[in-house]
Amino acid sequence: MPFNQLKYLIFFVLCAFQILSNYFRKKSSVVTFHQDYCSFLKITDPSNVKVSCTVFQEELHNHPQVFRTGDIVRLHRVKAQAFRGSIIVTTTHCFSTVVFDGTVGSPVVPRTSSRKLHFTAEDEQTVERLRRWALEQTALLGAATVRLANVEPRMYFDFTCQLLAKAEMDRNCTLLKVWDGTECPHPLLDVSVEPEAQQGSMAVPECRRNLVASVLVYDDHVKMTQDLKPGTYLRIYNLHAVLQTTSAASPSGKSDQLCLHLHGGTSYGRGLRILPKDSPDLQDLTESSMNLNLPSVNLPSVTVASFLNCFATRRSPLSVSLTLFFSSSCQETSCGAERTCEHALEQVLLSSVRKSTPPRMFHVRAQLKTFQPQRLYQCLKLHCPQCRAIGTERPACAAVPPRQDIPDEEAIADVLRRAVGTTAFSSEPWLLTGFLESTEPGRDMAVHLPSSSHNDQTSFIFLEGKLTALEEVCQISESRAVVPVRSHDGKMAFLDFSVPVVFRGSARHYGECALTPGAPIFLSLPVPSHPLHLSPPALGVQLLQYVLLMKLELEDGTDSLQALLWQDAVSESGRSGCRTHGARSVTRCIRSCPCHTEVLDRHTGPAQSRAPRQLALLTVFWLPSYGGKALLWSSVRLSLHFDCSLLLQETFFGVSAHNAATDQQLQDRIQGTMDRLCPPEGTMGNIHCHGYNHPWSLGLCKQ
DNA sequence: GGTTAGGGTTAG
Repeated sequence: MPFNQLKYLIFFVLCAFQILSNYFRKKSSVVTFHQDYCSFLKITDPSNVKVSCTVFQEELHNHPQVFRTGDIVRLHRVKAQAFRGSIIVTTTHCFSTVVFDGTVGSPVVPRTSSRKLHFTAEDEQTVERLRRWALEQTALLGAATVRLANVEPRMYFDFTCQLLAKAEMDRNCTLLKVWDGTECPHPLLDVSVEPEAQQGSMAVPECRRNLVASVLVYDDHVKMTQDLKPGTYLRIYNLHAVLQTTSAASPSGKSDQLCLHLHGGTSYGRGLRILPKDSPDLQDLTESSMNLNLPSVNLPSVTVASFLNCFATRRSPLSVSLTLFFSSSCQETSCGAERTCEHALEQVLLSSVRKSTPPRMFHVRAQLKTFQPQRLYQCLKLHCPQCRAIGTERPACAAVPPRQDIPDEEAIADVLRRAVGTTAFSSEPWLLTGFLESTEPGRDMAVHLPSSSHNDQTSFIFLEGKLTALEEVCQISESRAVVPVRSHDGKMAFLDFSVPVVFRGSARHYGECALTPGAPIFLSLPVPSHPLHLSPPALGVQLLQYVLLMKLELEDGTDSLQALLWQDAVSESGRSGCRTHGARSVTRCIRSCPCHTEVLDRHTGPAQSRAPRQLALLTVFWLPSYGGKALLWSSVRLSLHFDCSLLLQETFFGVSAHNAATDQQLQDRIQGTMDRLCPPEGTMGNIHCHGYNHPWSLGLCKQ
């Protein structure tokens, strides 16, 4: 009910939705005289009336879990009353509340402590409607996001960050060490405390000091910090950037450094709140961590941090936690990214893994010693979802010729250049045939439009004859998918399966068909009556999937394992089974795979031996060996493979094989990640056997 | 049956 219809009577607003406005920022909860916590909201709705709302609740978790202006809140059991000439809303007995993110397109996930949540499809539509309405309400935009990278002295701001460590300075002050994945342009004060007073690790490499901010929390907010654990995501409201002059070593003998203060009191909503790990507000933080380019030089005694690409996406239902990990317990100072999961898995040494009886699932922490191949394009393989062969591998039972690996541009161009044939198919029902003159003298080609393509811009065109240069094929494919063909006994056949069967802009689709070796593969022209359903399978060819394949060598001082990273080669059923039922289902997934192969040895090339620099926290499935060599399917997990097998749950650096095949930037990202994980030029420090001091994150449970 | 608080930056 719109608030302008409220009367000066006590009544209950049930299942009413309102949106917070920034006329009043949400104040942090404060303890009242009667020992309830009290919080304040200013709420509005499409009536544009702004109403103050006061919430009294004994338990903090029963207050509205509001994270920012624009959140949508549903209030149960509140009353309206007059105060200083205005209507305000306060809680009554059995008050409860539900809060939703106010962003259009974000999941409608209720935030409530109420055990009984009644939420209908109509309610969800209401949330969506209010989100759309809020788009045009400037009052609901909230404050601009401030990152550590754009903090200026003396400013007050709301800050989203992750807690690395904390220490109690005195009864009325707690020190928090936090980061948000960006570097502050101003020198940050590094508040030091006695080791026994701190929780979490706070040793920060000199070179990374501006990644980590010291936050001093005072007075009434200290209580909120008491149960905080390192790794927790926080939003701190009305944080004050204070410039402090210190006598730190500098050419002038003094320097100004920034320290962040959360002063006492609740003005301007001052306070702090824990953010859930799946909060969409953490997207910037995780993306920033991905983009950190940490130096690997000029740090003779420092293990360089490596921040793997984070696999969390804004809309992912999977919880991903990113933890900056600072270690002070080792001789060298280190930092790295550790991602954690919800699994209460035992972390064990590799030797223990190999002695255990599969199938089991563990956490292990191991060094990356080598990886192969060296170049990303060598990781990209073709996989047949039908026969499940990968790369040039062929099932023993299939009488098909060996497949070439993904050719480079020059090889594709060469095949196209050598293509010859007639320039007309009398037997095919073309809608239209035209001829193009190539920029290369003496070469021209026929362009055929199938009869099914009438008025259908999504259908293929067929190029045939003396094909022109690859660049020109690509140019044509920008507007419509292109299938290069040749004529064979009056029928239309694919050119050669060593080149893509379909060019579609930057995307290229390879294909194959399990027929007699050497036999021409004829195309099936699409049925004219179904032009809109034209797709590559309609051509009568099995399209291949791109997959990423990489071999790693892991060790932790107790044992070593060779591991195969494999991505994008699982059926939907297999994937869901793996995801929901853990190791046993994973085993079933693997057993459903007919591959018995040594694909690694043949297709990944010589290992790149690099100085082991980093350690991986891996979530692994320890599985029985499968035919001596096991390949594990998964589109979302890594697969490890040796005489016994391990399965990691992971994406391949967050990049799909299909996208990697067409996006140079994504390829560079993977390459850059591998270079940072295992720098070729660096020397390593004293990495400890058990690896607890130098984590980087490769594996992650995502269930 | 339903109080409490009820805006407006610390000053460390």
